[in-house]
Amino acid sequence: MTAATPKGERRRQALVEAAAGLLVDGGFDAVRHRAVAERAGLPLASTTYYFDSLDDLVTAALEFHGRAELEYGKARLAELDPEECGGEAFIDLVLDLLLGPPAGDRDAEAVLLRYERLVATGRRPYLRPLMRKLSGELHGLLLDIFTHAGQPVGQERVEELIALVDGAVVNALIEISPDPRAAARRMLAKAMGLR
Amino acid sequence: MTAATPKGERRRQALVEAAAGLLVDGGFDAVRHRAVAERAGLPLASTTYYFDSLDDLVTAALEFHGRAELEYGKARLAELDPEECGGEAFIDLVLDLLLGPPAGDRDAEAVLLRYERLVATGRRPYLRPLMRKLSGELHGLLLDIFTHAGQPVGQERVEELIALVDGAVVNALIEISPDPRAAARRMLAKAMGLR
DNA sequence: AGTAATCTGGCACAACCGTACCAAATTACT
DNA sequence: AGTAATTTGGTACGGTTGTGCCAGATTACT
Repeated sequence: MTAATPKGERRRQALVEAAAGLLVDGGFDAVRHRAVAERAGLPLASTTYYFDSLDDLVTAALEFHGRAELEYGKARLAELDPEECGGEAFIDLVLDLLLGPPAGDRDAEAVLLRYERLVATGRRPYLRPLMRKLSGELHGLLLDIFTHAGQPVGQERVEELIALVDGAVVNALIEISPDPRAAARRMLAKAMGLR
Repeated sequence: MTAATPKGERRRQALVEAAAGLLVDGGFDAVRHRAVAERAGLPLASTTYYFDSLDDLVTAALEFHGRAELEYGKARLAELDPEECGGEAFIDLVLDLLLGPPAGDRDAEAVLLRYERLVATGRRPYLRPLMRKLSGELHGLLLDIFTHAGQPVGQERVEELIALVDGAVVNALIEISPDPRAAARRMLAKAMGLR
């Protein structure tokens, strides 16, 4: 169900943002009708009024979050300085696009969410189209960035580097004190011939 | 709680195997007290009698499944013929160790579970020690296998190849008709200089 | 044989969950 | 202004969850 009135649209959006926040803080399982309503300061029934099902709500939250991240990536591309694109800084940029901006001491948690999204897609086929779209746009963005940085690469190479990062992250998650970003950085630096 | 009587030990084991089966069929969320009891043909309360909590039960199931897979890997190593270890067959062997033996039309589902386990570790710190142990043994097994195959590699290279496979799998899960094993095979073949 | 430890299994509880319902309030439209 | 569409929010229902409880059956031990 979509909203038909301005105020209704605002309410709907508040629910989406609340759901996205819960998604970030606690993963998919944290996105429940009651939790979303409470976080948005709205009654429980508003969630079922604006969204046909919980899956609908989850989908909207994921799309909101994904779009925001893509916007972040595009902004980073726009302010890219081709001069300083050879070294560590460039690797950090790629990592920021793939793992999101560093989140300090909550970084492992933030990174985890991203991979929960990926894996959860396996059990939630209804998320696949959206995930495919977001993932495709991210790949394109990375291609652009490599090109802008004077290191043009092919589609295959990008997919290889992404796989390397993703694999490093996933394997880092089982460490006692996981630092997936550092693990990914190590892999990426080696693969790109640095150090 | 551990069993103190032979029959009790058998019952406990039946619960573990039932839980492991549910884990394979439906992922972590499918492992519930009632489901496990029903699958084992035992009353609900037996699950709380032999396991202090659901987490305990899940841990035992994961350990059982992990051990079985490691045994499978060791068997494959034992029957390894160093003569035919250069080509496609060797790649399939490595994939079998990392993704489990091919499961036909249920392969994507089976592979998915393995990565749910990895990612779920992030949200379930109590699984980390076990996962680390299993993962470590798997790494060691792979090192042995590369050595036996006349392609000795270092720890770093193994970790790189594993990351490549894991990343390929994770990214394949969002396809409309996911075939993570094929995607991983492609990556691995390229990285090992085949084709 | 008899006492103690272990095990069994039926049941109940409180806390969630997704979602349906519906009368009242608000807003849009003619 | 008045009718219709939309939105609101309180409530309730049926289901599932983890887990506690406990009288009785079974098993181990002296």
